[in-house]
Amino acid sequence: MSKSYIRHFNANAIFHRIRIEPNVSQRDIVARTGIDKSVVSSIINQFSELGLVERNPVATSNKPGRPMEGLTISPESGLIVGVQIEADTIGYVAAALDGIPLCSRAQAFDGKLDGVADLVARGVKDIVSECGRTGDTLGVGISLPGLLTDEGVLLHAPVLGWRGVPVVDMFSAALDAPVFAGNDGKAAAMAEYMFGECIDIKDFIYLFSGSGVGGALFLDGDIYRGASGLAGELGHIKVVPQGRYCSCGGSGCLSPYLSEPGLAEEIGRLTGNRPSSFKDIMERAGANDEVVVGVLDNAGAVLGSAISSLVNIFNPPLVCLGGDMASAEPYLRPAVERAMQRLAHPSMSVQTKVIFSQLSTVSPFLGGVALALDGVTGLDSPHVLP
Amino acid sequence: MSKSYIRHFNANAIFHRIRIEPNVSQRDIVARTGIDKSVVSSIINQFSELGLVERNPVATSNKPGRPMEGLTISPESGLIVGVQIEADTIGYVAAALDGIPLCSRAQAFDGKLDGVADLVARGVKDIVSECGRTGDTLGVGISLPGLLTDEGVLLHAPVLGWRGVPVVDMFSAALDAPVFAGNDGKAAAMAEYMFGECIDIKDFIYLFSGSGVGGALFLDGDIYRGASGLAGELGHIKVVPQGRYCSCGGSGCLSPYLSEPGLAEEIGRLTGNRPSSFKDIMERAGANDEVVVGVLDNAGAVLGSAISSLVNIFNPPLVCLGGDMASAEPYLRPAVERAMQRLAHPSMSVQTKVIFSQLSTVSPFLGGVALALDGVTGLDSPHVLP
DNA sequence: GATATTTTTCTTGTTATGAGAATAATTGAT
DNA sequence: ATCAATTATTCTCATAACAAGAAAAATATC
Repeated sequence: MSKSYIRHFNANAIFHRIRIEPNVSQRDIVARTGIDKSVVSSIINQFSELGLVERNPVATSNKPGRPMEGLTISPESGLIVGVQIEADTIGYVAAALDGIPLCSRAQAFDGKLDGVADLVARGVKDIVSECGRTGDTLGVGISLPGLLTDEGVLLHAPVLGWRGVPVVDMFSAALDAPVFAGNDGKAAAMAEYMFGECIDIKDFIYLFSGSGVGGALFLDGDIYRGASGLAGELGHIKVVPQGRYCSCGGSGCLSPYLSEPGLAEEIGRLTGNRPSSFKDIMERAGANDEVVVGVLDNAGAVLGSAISSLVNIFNPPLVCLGGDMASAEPYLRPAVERAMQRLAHPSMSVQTKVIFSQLSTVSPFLGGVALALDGVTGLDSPHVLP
Repeated sequence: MSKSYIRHFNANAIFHRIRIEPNVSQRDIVARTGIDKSVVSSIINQFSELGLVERNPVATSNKPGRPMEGLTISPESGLIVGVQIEADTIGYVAAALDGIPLCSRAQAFDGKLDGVADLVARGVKDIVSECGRTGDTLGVGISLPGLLTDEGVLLHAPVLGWRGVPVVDMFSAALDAPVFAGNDGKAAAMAEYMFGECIDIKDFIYLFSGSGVGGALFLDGDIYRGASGLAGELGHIKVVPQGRYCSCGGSGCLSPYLSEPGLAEEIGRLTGNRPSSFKDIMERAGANDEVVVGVLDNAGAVLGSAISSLVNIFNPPLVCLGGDMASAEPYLRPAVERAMQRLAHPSMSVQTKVIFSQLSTVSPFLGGVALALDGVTGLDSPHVLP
């Protein structure tokens, strides 16, 4: 383990502390992280010189003594761009260093690998000029629906049909800013940890649904990747023995019961009228379509069973459900809770909160921002934090 | 993160390297761990001065150049004692620093908290004098059937009926050597990593059965403890909806299907002749008692279902089954494999090896040794593995 | 204005890593 | 036998990071 690892680790912890608690003082950072005051002072000075962190005067506290300096992440100091590549769209969001989105948009995408780097480079340039900021683009994070190696090679993205694509190198060549790439589920979990419902929770399980079901295990303050990177692909937990077929080739996975295509398929089978989108499903559920409500209730039961397994294994303080699930909370939650009541270990589940997060609905594409931000303030970027 | 953390981390990594590859050279340690040669040299010197590591001349290699020094863990430098406290017995093993057991024995135990510290102190003294070594006792590791806090307090051990016992302080007061305490399942997993079938495997799932079923998640080279320490209590994964009642108060847990009491109970119910021990069960299975074989096959199916869940969540390279399960491998394995075939994700389970480990049968009580060894080589590491 | 208090920075010391030179120990060629 | 080549380990010195305590800065209260 190298020496600079400590500096980066501490710098990251301090930056995170400021993000989750704006206007915190150095003294409080010391109290909360246990890092020595000299070290905090020195790292804050560095951040301050780089323009990443601002010192704000704080309203008088009526206490004697030198008043604290409120520390905040400078919103003006630079831009982070998040890119999310999906089967049929590419989403862009430009955000300040504190993760607050400035503007976002999506463009149609034919899924072709050829020319995608230039397409994304133009998209990034457009979103940066659109948001009207002059600061540097400090990093671009690219969230991809597939598994990546440590070297930044996308091994396989089923919905795109891509295989063995060296995405980091490819996008780095086309873009001027440092590129960080990652799996979409893991990136979304990171976003929840940085900006969302799981802020500062060191251990949680994240699940999201959309065109598929993904997820991540957030353990000891970091995403667990496992020996082969497949760990945490929670869309393929088996929940129904000999159940529905899944795009992965197996059967009984969580994904075909909870993903938008899976739900639409089932509703279409039962009513002869297949919904065209998740919004469509929600509208029919809102109009009290019994079949749709029933399908969602069943999805909730299956989801609850998957969560129960996870609770019994990890005993996590938090399970966070994002993506389409968040909008469907009213239809899913009762079944989820019924299933957990029945299946989860009582003395464990009592310690677990299950929440539905709106983050990915309200501010989509933040996964990429989280990836880039983690990279920019994190361990693998000695050029940013000297 | 403190500075000395790096030194401890590196020291531990180097010691582990020497343990798993005796007669390794400094040069190879550098190559395998990435630690700088100066650092390796300095840490080896420290170990050498402490007498923990020996430098051995190595047979000539017919190559030019200064010959390497073979490094081994000194077997003479000190003793480690492992203690395993169970419902009705206390087991002791004395081992050299390399983890090789010198002698072991077990004594009957009434489970009473009162006077147990003195009892264990005598037991440790006896096993040390019995093994005939003069070296210092460098550490005593105590493996307990319950959950511990970071401060070394045993929160609750159902089979002993103990609650809120400050075990580290209690045993430290009675013993002369440094005391390390930990959960039995996690300690056993650590032993598999240090001396057993999982040696140097950075990610594996460990399960063992005996009077109960325990386990551990070994992730990224360390036991995962989770937010509350309950993570990895794999005996309480739910495997059968509305299934058998478990000592934990719930129902459908893995434990009542796989533990010795659970198996004995079921066999007794079906035959009217309850086996008195696991050995008894094995003998009847060996004599082709169809009921017993059937009960074991069912246990294997349930176990296979639990393993399938774990495989789909972690995609681990290895799942290790220890304790009574190891002896029952012939009766369990077919059902485990059938269940996994049916339930586990094919592209994941193909990467997972399921093995039965004899370690805890052949050399019992090594869990405590692993606890102590981990503590002794990580200089001022905490004395608890919750 | 003096004093107490609180927050942050500076000074100084210690320890660790890391790059490269130096040393040590051997083989093989001359 | 001696020397060159080779390989393994140790030493030297520079740099980086943390850590403890003194000092400085900024404010409230008396």
